[in-house]
Parts: sequence; C-alpha cells; structure tokens
Amino acid sequence: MNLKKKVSIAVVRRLPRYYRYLADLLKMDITRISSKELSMRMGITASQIRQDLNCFGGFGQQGYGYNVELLYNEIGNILGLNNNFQAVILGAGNMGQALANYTNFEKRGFKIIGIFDVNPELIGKKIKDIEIFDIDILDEFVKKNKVDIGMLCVPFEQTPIVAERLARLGVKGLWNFSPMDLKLPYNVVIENVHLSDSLMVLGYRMNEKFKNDK
Amino acid sequence: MNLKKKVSIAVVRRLPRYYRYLADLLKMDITRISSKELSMRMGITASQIRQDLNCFGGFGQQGYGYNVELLYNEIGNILGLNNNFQAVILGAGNMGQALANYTNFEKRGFKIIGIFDVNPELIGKKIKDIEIFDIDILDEFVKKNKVDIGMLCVPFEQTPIVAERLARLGVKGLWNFSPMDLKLPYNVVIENVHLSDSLMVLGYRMNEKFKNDK
DNA sequence: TAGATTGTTAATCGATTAACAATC
DNA sequence: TAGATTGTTAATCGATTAACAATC
Repeated sequence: MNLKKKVSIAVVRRLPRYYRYLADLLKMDITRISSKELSMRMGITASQIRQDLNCFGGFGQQGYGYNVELLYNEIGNILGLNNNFQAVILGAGNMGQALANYTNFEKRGFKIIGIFDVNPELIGKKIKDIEIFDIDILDEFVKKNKVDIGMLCVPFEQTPIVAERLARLGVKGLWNFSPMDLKLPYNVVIENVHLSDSLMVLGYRMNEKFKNDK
Repeated sequence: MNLKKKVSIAVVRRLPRYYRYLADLLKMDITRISSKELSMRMGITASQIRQDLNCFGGFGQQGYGYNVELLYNEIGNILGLNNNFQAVILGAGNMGQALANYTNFEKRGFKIIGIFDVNPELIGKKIKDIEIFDIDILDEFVKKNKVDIGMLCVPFEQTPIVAERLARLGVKGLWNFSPMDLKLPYNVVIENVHLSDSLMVLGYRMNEKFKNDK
C-alpha cells in the first residue's frame, strides 16, 4: 500500500456515526450491508461511504458488500476504542456528575478513574465507584496513575488554569466543556463541546426554517 | 441588494465563535478591530472572516475595520438571540439538571420554563426557579405555554418517543443529547450533541498526534 | 491627502459525487 | 456464469484563500 494521505477531519467526524449505525445493524442481526443500503439508512451517498471507508482500507467485497460485524470492529479499531484510555473529570458539578454517570464511555473504551473538585462536601463521595478527590491532590494523582484525558467541567474562569495544569502534567487530551477556546503551549489535543454554540446554531436554523411562517 | 444565496452551515457554525471573541473584545474595552487582527486572535484567515460576515451584510468600514459593539450586536441578531425562545428540558437527571443550572443560555436569549421527569422524588422540586413537572402533564403544558425548544435528556430508549411527542405538539426545535439520529415525520429542526461521538473523535486525534511517540 | 482596510471577484484547494472497470 | 457491488479514478461542486479596486 502506498503512503496514505492524512484523513480529513470531515471523514473522522463521520466515523462515530458509522459505528452507531453498524451497532444498530448488529443488534438487528443483519450480517451484511451494501454501501447503497447503508447510504439510504444514513441519508448520505453510497459513494461517500465507500470513499470514507477506503481511507482506512478495503473492508468490503465486490458483489457482496460489507460484513457488518467485521466493519464494526474495524471502525472501532480505527477510532482506537481498544486504547484503554483513562480519564479524569475536573469538576463534580452537574456536568461532571453527568459524565461520570454515563455508561456509554466505558463501553467505548474510555475509563474514568477519578473526579476532582474543590467542594469539601463532595470530596470523598463516590459516583458509580469513582471517587471524588480534592483537586489539591491532582498533580500527585496524575503522576501516580495513567491519565490520558482530562474532562474539563470546572467553572469558566477556572478552565484555562486547570487545563494548563493538566497539560503541564503531560495529559495528552482535553475534553473542554467551557465556552472558550483553550490556547496552550503544550502538545495536547483539545476537543470542544460548546453547548451554547450548539444551542445558538439550533436557534439560527429554526429561524431559517420557519421565517416564512409569519 | 440582490437575492442572497443560502448561507452554508459551515459559516453558521462559526458565528457563535465570532460572537464569543467579540464579547471578549468588548470586555477588554476594545472598540474597533480589523479582520486581520481578529484573524490572528482566532487562528483563521482574514479573508474568511470578511467572506463570512459579508454573507449577512457589510458591517465594516474601509480603512477602519469593524466596530466591535456593532458587530457583536449584529451577530447576536443574526443568531436570533432576541427571539425570546422558550425551552423545556426533558429528563431531570444529571444532564437535565446541568442544563437547567447553566446561566449562559438565558443570557443568550433562551429561557427554560420547565423540566419534566417521571421520578416522583424529583417532581415538584425546583432548580433555579424552574419547576420539575410530571411528564404526564407535558402535553397540557406545551399547549398552555409557548414552547419552542425541547432539550432531550431522557434515557436512550425514551428519546425517540419523547421527541415524537414534542414534535407532534408543534415544538419546532429539538436539542438531542442521546447518541442516536432522530427521524421524525414532522417539520422540526434537530440539533444533536453527541457526546460519545465527540469523545471518540478526541481519542482518534490523540492517536494520530502521538502515534509516533511509541 | 495617504494609508488602511473593507467588500467582492477570481483563483485555488479540498471534499463530495458520479462513473465504471475490477472482481467476488 | 451472471449479477451485484466494491475500490478507485475522474468530474463536479462548494468552500477557502488570494488579490485588488473601492473607499473610508
């Protein structure tokens, strides 16, 4: 195989969606699927599906289509769901607790091993086996344990401070829930979940769609 | 002005980001900014900024740049932050409570007027003045009040059921937090927040970035 | 006025779609 | 084998970037 070109972020962001649809198909005991049929289910073109998948390899078979289970596993591998990534949650407020309670992440290979907060009333408690620690012991904890990802659910003003602290400690991925763009002089991957941005886009799209309805 | 072409979703999704940067500038008492300087702050090209803004109108002035406050307000208008959209939260679990506690949404013109759940222990309680109602009275509530948006934080299996119920009642926007694509035979705008998708993309990007670091 | 910077057109780049030979 | 469907190349479409005349 020749040198692959870097896979575009547009393709990467579609992978989890493929993964979900394939999981559904598996659940329905469907063993094979053509790009055509999948395209109709997903509302994208068959061409795009074949192009996307071929960024990573030829997982299909002419005349047959794709084996659902095989493709599901392949995409799981591509997404690195077997990485055994370990994460900590920063901030045990509602958002932090919501993330801690999600069972989905562990299923996808992301293990949450600790939650950190400043509130003495929360410290020592557990959420689903995951202990809430005093944020004062964060450095110590990160040095002792393998921490790949920090999930940032602290208040707005604290976010850049905690982010920088984690990056300095060598944490390689930050999942940022604050409505700001983090700029860090470290080698770290940042993925944002900008809830209010998303809500504003919803509002815009509603306006567009219904602007003629009086 | 001639007939405008539909603004692409790529542009729309950048608007909230412009809005955040302009809010920052305002806070710093910066009154004017050129596309060049903004481009350096945001890490995008000046050309893109000018193109994006010109989808909506000529807000700048040759030789001067853009007036920060004016542009901030214009983008707010474009995003429809003066729409007085009213929303209900479906599901008073951690995610629902997290959304209810966010003060940001109200600042952006989205008012949450009710939370709905099945849990008798939660019904009747309040979160920041917002009452938690029995989901049995949802239909009644939506008919009595102006409800533009439903924020779906119910368990996975319930999501399509509640979504369909809201759409049937005439709710025009759904903000979906479940890891599924909703397909509804109604005229409704759906904006997804797929947390596990986002986390998987983070994992992928971390693998890509650090794959050579052993 | 001279300098700065926009609005806008043109050029480039990249992503999506179409087409089809290869092949199961 | 004949039919189906992939992998892949080519064509198209759309988004980003560059360039520059207009103008504050």
